[in-house]
Amino acid sequence: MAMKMRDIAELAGVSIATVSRVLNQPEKVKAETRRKVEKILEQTHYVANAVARGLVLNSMRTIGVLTVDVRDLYFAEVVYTLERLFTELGYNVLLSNTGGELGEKKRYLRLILEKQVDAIILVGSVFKEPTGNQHIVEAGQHLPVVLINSHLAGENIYSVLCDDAHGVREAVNYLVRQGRREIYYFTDSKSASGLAKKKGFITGMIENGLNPKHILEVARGLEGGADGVNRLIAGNRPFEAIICGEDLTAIGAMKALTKYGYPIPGAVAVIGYNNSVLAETSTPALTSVDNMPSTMARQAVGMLADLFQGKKVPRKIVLTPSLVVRESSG
Amino acid sequence: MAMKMRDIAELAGVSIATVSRVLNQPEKVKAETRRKVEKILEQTHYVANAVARGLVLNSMRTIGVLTVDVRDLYFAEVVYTLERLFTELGYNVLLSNTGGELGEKKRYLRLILEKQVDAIILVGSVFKEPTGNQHIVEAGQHLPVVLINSHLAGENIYSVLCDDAHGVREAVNYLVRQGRREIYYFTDSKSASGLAKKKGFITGMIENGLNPKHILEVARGLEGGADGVNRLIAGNRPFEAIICGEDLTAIGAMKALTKYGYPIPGAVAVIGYNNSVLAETSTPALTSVDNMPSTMARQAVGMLADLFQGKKVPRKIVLTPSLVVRESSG
DNA sequence: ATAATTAATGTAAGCGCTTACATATTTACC
DNA sequence: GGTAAATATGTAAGCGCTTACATTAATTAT
Repeated sequence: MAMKMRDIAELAGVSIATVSRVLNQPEKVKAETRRKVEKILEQTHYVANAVARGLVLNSMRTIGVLTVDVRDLYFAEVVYTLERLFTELGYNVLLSNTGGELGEKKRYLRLILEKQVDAIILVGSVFKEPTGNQHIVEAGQHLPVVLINSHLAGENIYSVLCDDAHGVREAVNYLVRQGRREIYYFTDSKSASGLAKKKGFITGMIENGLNPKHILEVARGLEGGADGVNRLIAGNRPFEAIICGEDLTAIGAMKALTKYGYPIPGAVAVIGYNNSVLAETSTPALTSVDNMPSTMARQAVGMLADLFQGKKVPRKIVLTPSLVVRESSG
Repeated sequence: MAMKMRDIAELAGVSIATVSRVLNQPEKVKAETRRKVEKILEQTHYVANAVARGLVLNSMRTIGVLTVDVRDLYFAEVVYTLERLFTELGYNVLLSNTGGELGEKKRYLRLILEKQVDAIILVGSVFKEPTGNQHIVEAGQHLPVVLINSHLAGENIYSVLCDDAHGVREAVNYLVRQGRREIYYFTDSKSASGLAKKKGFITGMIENGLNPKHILEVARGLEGGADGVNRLIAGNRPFEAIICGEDLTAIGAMKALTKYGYPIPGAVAVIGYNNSVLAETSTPALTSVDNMPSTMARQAVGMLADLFQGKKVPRKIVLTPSLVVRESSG
């Protein structure tokens, strides 16, 4: 049923090579012949076999994208942009959600490598322990690897980063300018970028002569934020502002604060991270650090496009995040 | 650099067929030989070439997933679940965001068909005009197509649906039980499921002897919700409840209502659709219809798994959504 | 008109793998 | 020990395509 090039060639009364040329280098075929072949192509609804083609050309024009979880708004934005831009370049995206576990991650990576992708993009799935990333370095020996929001040394490994430390530090500075001094940071610092943010907080606090120990490790999600607030209150500590490593945590914190009757931002300012749609929809609307997921994706695609053309490409691109001020602070 | 089977065979002193057997049907190889080959496989970091394999076996073990926009929380949940389940079955997912335009959609579909995927899943990207879907029907002539949240007649085309009409109707009934009569529906009915929801609203209102004309066409997003509220107020119409076709619209409506001083749910109840994380994070938390994205994905995967095994599969599976009550109503 | 170019098409090898079939080796049994 | 059956391995074809090279047709120059 499915037509192959051989069939087209026979129907058109030409050789298989001519059909291939009509498809790939039409200018090399006499106009008359070309039209004849194109007609048959149309009539038979011919669909090229990219697998056979890929085998010959040693490229499937496919990019492997590994992300922790597309349901995360931040990752979704990155994946979306990657896919759009690659499609424009004629590449498809092979998507995998790696989740957190190393074993799975290795298995997925392998599955994707076997599919002969032209490059791999890892969206925030690098472990903070360097030993956990051996498989990524190995992948770099086969093809270009671009890390979004993490960094790793290795041949063929490139990174697009957001200066998360700077983002949180700016948030601290902003709050200090408002005269707030009892600033706390809620974090789940399991990831590499989680660590960077925490460091940014510490730096910012020290620079302003404030207590850099104002850090609470909390779980992810709404519960984590609520938990942090509960602990602050239970610990009887005075607090005027809370910065969270994620918008969702910040919203959980706001909900708890509201429940206990703390006016926001009157008594407590709250700042989130990622500037996701949640920051717009929450009440009060959440001030948040924008770490530019779509810009990062754009950079990553640009890097690979250059690389595919044999151009030199910087090992590392760092973007600077910015604070988007909304109702929850001010 | 990259090892191929031929190299492995030579290093291990066996034929290429034996290497292939070690990889695919190890029980057919003598233990001693197998170990010898496996050792070389290990040492050389051999990575199989799934493209060559795919060419022979006529299957790339890949599923094409076309979605309108992964950034939409609902679609993200579907895509996430699809990917997880297919990975478990040893399939990879080729992702494409089709956006709204027909031309692009056709192009993407073709690109994916060429890549010889084993099946295609369309997540909410069917047009409500039947003529716009010819390319999907054609795809069905090549491989199984599963539609999530839309329906289309055609060979090899299967659907997993949520009874959206029922979902909205139940929302109406719920509000009526609370004694609310001036119920409005905010919709952007461009999609097939958008239409279904609107019909559900009309049915529900008629069944309860209420005015089924209480429908406002609004844009998507927060603005649409605000716009709807503005129009209700400007039109001087009494209203006690608003149902929206999307959570985001509902939140926009709530924000506007709050701004104008309408207590929620005291004066006005608000109900959203999709039961996304937004419904949990908003203030007040939003009552919303859960249309079970992950269950739908699970059904779709199940269908295809059965199909691949040659089992008979129903043309259409319909799931019943349920109302999740939160603070914004009650 | 004929030779020399240039353009158009065809022939066939090979991309890296799987597997039917042929051949070689081992095991079982008398 | 010899034969038959069972096991293990090898040989080679072919999956659908691209492209270098060979061949043939169409131009151009002389």
